[in-house]
Amino acid sequence: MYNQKIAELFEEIADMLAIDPKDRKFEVLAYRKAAQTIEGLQEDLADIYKRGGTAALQELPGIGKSTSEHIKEYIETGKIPKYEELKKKYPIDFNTLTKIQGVGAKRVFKLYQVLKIKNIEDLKKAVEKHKIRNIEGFGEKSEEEIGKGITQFEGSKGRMLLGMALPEAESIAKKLNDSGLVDRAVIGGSTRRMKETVGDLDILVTSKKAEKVMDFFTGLNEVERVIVKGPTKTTVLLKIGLTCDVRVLDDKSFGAALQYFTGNKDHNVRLREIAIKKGYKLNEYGLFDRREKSVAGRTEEEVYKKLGMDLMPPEMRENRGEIDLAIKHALPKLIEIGDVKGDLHVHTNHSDGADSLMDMATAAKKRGLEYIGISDHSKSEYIAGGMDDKEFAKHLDEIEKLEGKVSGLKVLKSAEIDILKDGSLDLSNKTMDRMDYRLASIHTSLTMGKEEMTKRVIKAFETGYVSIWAHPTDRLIGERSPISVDLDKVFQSAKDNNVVIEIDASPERLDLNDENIFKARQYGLKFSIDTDSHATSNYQFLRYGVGMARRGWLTKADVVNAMGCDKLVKYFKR
DNA sequence: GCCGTTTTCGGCCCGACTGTTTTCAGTCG
Repeated sequence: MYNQKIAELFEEIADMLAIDPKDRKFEVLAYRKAAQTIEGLQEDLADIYKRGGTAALQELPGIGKSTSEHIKEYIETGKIPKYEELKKKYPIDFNTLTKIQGVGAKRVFKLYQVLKIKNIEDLKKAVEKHKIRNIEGFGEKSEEEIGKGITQFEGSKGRMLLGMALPEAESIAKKLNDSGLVDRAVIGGSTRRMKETVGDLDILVTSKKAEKVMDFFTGLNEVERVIVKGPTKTTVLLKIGLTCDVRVLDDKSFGAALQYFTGNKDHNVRLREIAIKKGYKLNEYGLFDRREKSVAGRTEEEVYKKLGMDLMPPEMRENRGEIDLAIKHALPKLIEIGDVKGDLHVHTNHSDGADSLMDMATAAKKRGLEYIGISDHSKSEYIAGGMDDKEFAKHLDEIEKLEGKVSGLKVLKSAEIDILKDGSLDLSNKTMDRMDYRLASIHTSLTMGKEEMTKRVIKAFETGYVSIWAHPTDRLIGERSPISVDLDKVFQSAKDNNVVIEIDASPERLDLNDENIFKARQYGLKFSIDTDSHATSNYQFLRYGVGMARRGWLTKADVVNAMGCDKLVKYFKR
């Protein structure tokens, strides 16, 4: 996978060009944009290049003649001459140094010019020896801030799982709401878009007591230290390692600000361009006409409406085509958490779950579910207490005995069956025949080559016993890469064999992810949003799975566990 | 360097905060 490396190289080219005294800021911008596109890409650049050459690369947004040529150079030779040329002039570790809060390309260069600082180690020493403060344009404060920035950088693990970030944001927003100082405090940013990982938290507040709100916020016990503090914008570093922004706004700007701090960058840029074409100016304070008169801003809906669009859910605001649909009034009606009637991936202490069958059933009922499917592990997962055919016979008996014990809740018989290395399934047909439906997933030989892995999965589908492909790519966010598999071929096979694709809602998986849901949807596949619960408390993960489904534009009709239980059981019998 | 239902040339989103400044550049989102 070249993507990450090439994105870094482009980012560094941008940094080096930014130093140039000649005004090349748009060239810089272009390289940053290209880097951003590549970073967000699911498909390997090498695959795209192999498929369609530089022409295919140029179809990517922000990738043009030069940048596609650079990608080609890197794939074929491992080097980009333009980068090497610049690097000779500036032998500095821009990528790391610019990650330090308050340090950008120009300051990096200044530090190099004056003190020959090339990397974070050099910078650390210079801070300790108080050498930074004497540089023109820096001072004591900057030196101190850079020192703190280094500590923060070394301690940070980058982006955080949504499953950790969202509860933290909710807790802070609640404290603000309960403070008596604000009219309202709401969460914005990538957290509101339900992105799988979050880089920082954004909280928007309307209040007439801005200064007091900021004092209250910076005094919260979640706060490690204050980074910037002003009357309308304050940024702190939280103890959990994320930064958190609070913006205080006037009520008449609230919608515009919420819009601004929710859409991703591309979505917002596109919106502003549309505003300009219509003779408006859009910023976080509102939509303004040529005489600077506000024409919208109180609600998000009125901002979008004035721009000729329907209001779209936050999860869609990624500039992936939603703006065109909103203009055509053709936005899909996305699935909501209340639409999900059952959970088809639930473990108990019969394999590696923490809680009993009865506890899992009772807790599900309490959460308002109409049914659950018990899907404990098969024998190959011996570490996870996986059961063999004999043990499954007993286990399935016990599930049957549960019938009617928890009123209003159906408990379905299933299993999470290993797809073995050769593509066969880990239980006998006789055992599987007793089940209402079957999950299949891969837990071993995860590093198998793409071709072999693709065959393995398709062979499993062709047994006719796979109802749901569980946590399809087996990734663990930030820890384990997805398996290498040809998703186009596998999705086609899933379609041919009536296999439902799972969206595993556990925060470290979120698998399939949004982009692959997009792809799978194009094959007309159905999805199942499951929590993969290993304890009663895990049912709460459902909202992350629904978030992912919404980011993939799924509607109620795309999701099998939005069906009632009887209909679902019939669906799987087909 | 990229891009095009105003354009293949001439634009390119916009504002807050900070520190080191005598009016603003750098950084960030």
